[in-house]
Amino acid sequence: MSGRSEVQILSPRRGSDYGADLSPRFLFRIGKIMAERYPFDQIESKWQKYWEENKTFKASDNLTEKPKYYILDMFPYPSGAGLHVGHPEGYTATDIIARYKRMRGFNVLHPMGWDAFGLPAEQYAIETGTPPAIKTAENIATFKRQIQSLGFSYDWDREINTTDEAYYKWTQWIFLQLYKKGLAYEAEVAVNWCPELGTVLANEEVIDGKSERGGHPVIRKPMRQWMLKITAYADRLLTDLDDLDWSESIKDMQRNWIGKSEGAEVNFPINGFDLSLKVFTTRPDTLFGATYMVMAPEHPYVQQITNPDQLESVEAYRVKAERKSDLDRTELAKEKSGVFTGAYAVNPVNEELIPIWVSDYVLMSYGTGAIMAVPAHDTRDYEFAKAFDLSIREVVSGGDITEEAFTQIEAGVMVNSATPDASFSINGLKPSVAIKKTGEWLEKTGKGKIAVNYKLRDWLFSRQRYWGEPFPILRDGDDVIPLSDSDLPLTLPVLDRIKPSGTGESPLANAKEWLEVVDPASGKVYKRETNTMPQWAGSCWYYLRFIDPQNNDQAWDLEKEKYWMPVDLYIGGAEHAVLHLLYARFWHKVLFDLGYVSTKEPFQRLVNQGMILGMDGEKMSKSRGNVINPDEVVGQYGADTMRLYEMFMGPLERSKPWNTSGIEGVYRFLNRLWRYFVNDEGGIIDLDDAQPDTETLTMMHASIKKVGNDLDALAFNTGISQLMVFSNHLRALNKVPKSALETLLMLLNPFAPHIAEEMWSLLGHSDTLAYKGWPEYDESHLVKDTVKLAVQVNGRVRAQINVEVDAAKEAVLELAFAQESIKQHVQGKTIIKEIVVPNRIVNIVVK
RNA sequence: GCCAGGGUGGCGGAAUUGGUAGACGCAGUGGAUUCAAAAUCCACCGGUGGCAACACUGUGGGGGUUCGAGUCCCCCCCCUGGUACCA
Repeated sequence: MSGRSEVQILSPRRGSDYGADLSPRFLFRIGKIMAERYPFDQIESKWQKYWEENKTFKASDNLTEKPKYYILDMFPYPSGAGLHVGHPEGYTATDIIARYKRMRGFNVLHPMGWDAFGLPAEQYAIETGTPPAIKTAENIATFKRQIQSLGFSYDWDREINTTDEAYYKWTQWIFLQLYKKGLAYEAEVAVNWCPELGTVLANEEVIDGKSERGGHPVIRKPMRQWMLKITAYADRLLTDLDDLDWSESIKDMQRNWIGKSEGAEVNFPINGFDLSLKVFTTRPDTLFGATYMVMAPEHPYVQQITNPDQLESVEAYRVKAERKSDLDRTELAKEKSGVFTGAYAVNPVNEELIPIWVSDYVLMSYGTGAIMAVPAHDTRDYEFAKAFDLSIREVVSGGDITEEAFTQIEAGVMVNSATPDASFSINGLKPSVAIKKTGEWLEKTGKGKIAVNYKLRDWLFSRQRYWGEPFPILRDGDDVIPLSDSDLPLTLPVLDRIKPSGTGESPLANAKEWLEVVDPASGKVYKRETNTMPQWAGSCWYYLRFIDPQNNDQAWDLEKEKYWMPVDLYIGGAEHAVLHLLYARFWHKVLFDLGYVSTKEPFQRLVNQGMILGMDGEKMSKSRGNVINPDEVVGQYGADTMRLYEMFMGPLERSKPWNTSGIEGVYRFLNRLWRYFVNDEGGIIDLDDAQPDTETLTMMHASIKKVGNDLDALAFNTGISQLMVFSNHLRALNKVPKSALETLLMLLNPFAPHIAEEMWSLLGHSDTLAYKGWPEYDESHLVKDTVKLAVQVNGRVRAQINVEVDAAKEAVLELAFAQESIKQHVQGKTIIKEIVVPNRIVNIVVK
């Protein structure tokens, strides 16, 4: 970069607002403006090129030299819309920490990649004929260009892409591990079938009975699906949360999702059949209050036990329930529906015969698919009993069951709860105690047992799509034959045209040659799976591939894994708080059990960045027209300003609105810095080589301390504020000490690395700031000689005094009472108390 | 309904965790500079009263603890995110 004069010719402003006016007057104006703006575009491209050419940010594979720090972003799905200002928020935060940790002497792993399988590219292919691979590559190129324009310090040699064969080879390999461990199985599942999209959707992709994408209607249809047995890990996924450094709210979301509840399983013999209806309840204490039972419409016993004269109405109800989409279920949720089977069950505690009903308020997918109904102490049962005039019996006193169900566990006392022979009674107990006692009794008598249930369901792991990882299996009729490792990867066939099969199978059903595999020895024909894996698959383990991205022999090297794992800091959007993080944790635990990874959890510290809202305070969306384009911001203000502003807006984890004049503020800060310290010849102004004055020294060391502490706490906004305070202080000096300016640049470097590097080099340094040691602060410079104390009278500040640090109470009070304003407020009053908090405050209480 | 987080100037947000509320920035006002505007620089900037020193008041609302509360306790209101017939 040459001198300032050249800088003035090349305007950083894209001059569109000036039109074609080239009058002398206009040129004069341009000249003035340019003199006032620092040449960020030249500086930024210069340093980005420098970092790239020197591979400045390459993570070292020397696994012993330095302590490691693994800092990870949630890698993006490269959509056609390009980067959104929300993306760089998290990326900037991680980049600042990555740069900070490098300066702190860590070997930093900070990689980026692409979660590139997914429905949009496939839909685009169906609409336009463009192969998903082509469209995906284009999108990635755009994302990469945009991300690189912000000067992030990724180690690009480790870039990965989930749609690369070399990558998904190992995704398939992990699937085989799961399969071999018995954690992958096939099942006929009533799934969310969307005729419009020609695919089955996961629950999380269905919103109010419509597809999340496109809003098409969704109905339920049974299909053969791959499932992963995540429920086998439910308990570990729950308990291992405790040791993680994640926000409580995210941990709670996961806990709720796993939904562990403790209670009992109870068997109710069915009258006249050699069957018993098993139910799960969290309130075994209320067994004596069970006045009827309910089975889910899909319950296997329904047809068997239904009385012949009820058969017609039960069957009609069952069919109706089956057809109901989720939307219908929600809509009808307000009113309970159901039908009597004509059959009765025997309540094991009192031998009473109670009617068995069928209703869709009981779900087949939770517990046993049947419940004992205790209308007096369960709101749902209460509503149902009221609707169908079933009896309601109080077994916990303390509420008014003529009004509503009484559901409290700590209040209330058990009543009407003893077996006819009086051998078992819980009368008089608190429900919480009765729950335990009943559980023990059920175990002892064999009428039931203590049990635990989870809300978490097994993971529906197949999609009827082309653009996903093919399953590495062959099919021989109903038999499943896994491919051997040497047959991996099983690559996607290249299709001339991707179109729905129409049968509900994926477009792969159209690829006849790919689909059928002939065994050359026997001539036997096997078929491939037409389902592909969901998008979650690739993102479940990408953090492991970053450790060893080019390895062709194994998914990752075990030694490297031991060194780099766990991820020390993982930052991403809260939308992945549950599913992605739960699925990835599940795979990680499986890999841990198999000995492929050394930690039981993958992500030690997790932070969710808040959303960046539009200027109107609303969520950014095309329809609202409030979307901010990062390219425009970078073009107009530069990457350093963009980075700084995104961090200055407010705490990382909170949602906050974008504000264009706010960005002007940080832009002015960088401009002032440049303008003040860089002279007209493009060099640094004359600096003072002498030791800074006391005040400057204090400011300098206080800044080192505060910025460092704030970075450790991810409190970027207050760190930047301190940089502004420090720089304002330096600008007010007659002569700026060189050491102070150097310190400022080092502190600024993680936040605004381009301008920091440029000014650092203008100071005559030939090294990069990237590995410059982070400055150390000296506590002795932070200790002041005197301190300003507020003097309060009755809690109101009436004066301020300067005293020596740790001054004696007597001396402080003497000075305080000497103040005119204090005398005034104390005069003629009785002093009740004199409080002196050393170096903090004085409070005189009078009456 | 349930779970979690949050309500501080005109705006984004600070506040050493009980010790001078409003750091830093934006917007605004006044001044310098300019033929003029923009940019830049300086000053002011919660509200009410006062020429002023200053006084009163003020962190969603109401109570409480304390010499002292944005911060701790109790009750209530509002906003955001998650979840929803999970027995």
